[in-house]
Amino acid sequence: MFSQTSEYAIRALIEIATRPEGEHVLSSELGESLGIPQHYLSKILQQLVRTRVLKSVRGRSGGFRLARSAADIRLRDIVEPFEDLKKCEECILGQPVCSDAGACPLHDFWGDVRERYVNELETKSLADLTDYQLKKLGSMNAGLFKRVGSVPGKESLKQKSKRKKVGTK
Amino acid sequence: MFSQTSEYAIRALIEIATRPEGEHVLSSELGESLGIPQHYLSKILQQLVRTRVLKSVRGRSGGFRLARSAADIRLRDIVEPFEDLKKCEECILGQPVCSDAGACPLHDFWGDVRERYVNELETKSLADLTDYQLKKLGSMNAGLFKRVGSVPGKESLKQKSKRKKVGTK
DNA sequence: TCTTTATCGGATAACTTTGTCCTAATATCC
DNA sequence: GGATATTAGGACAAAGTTATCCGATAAAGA
Repeated sequence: MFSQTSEYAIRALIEIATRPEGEHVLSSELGESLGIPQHYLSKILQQLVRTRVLKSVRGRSGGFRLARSAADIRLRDIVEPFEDLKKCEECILGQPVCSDAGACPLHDFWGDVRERYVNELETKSLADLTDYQLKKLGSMNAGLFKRVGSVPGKESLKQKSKRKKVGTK
Repeated sequence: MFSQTSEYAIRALIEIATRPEGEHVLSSELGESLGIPQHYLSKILQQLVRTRVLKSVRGRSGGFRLARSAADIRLRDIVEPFEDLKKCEECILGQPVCSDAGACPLHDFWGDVRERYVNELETKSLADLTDYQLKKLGSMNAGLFKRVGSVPGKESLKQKSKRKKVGTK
């Protein structure tokens, strides 16, 4: 539902939003503590600066911070640069026309799921995400997103690919 | 939600299921009429033969046909070889643990969507899909999936990539 | 048996996504 | 001004998905 890139973006923004307001967070520190490839994360954050979700300061004691209050950043703002949201408005079976006149067999199902998805993107703010996180965090020992054992994402992707192959065995 | 490959598989099976029972359909004909790359479709159908959804007959007057009644083929059977369904059970934000104890901020949302998705895969049969299709087809002039203008998929993918780039430009 | 017609399946290419590396630009501290 | 720390951004590499090509295999019909 979210690309890897969007997932990184959301997790990084949650982390930034939980820091004291105005503090600049280093991309390297974020990558390290969240287990996200540092240079890749850096690209993602740069993109979010371009879309005015983050502000950055170069040089010593620089870093990233929110461009506006977390309550004013919607999930959609975070994800939009990395997802093709227009595509999800299209027919899930790729029909050129999929309206009431000639709906595909999955029209109703997909319409419902899409509605929830879009609604979640539009209504949920970054503040909602961090509130939820902080509330749950009370009884936990530490940050939920901190990596526990090995860096995730590398082996899991490889395993996945075994079963999805079509061309080669 | 579905990969391109799964989408092709579903559309091809719907088409096969609407043919007279027992008739063998050529992969080349399917690809042509549905606007799906022929050789790629052929791989997909071969895979579905391996998972016992289709049967194939080689040689003259050969082709593909359903291995069992359309009512006995569930959407899940069609899609499973091409989707990593286990992955959708995991946390949408990639948390190692995302249960009641320590749920991620999107836990409820994702759980709900996932439930609908899995339910649709489990309950909907190929027969349900074709019934729906045939019912709607009454007032339409021809097959819904027949390609209208140009072959879809090629330009649309390129356009998409413009906005999703993170690394370059 | 020979030819024709299809599937089977490996090799490979194109494109996308994800990840790495290196240099430039810029800000701070001395 | 110079050293240092950090973002900006291009080039490139690796992995995954989608698509193409071609020869092998198998079945049917002459």
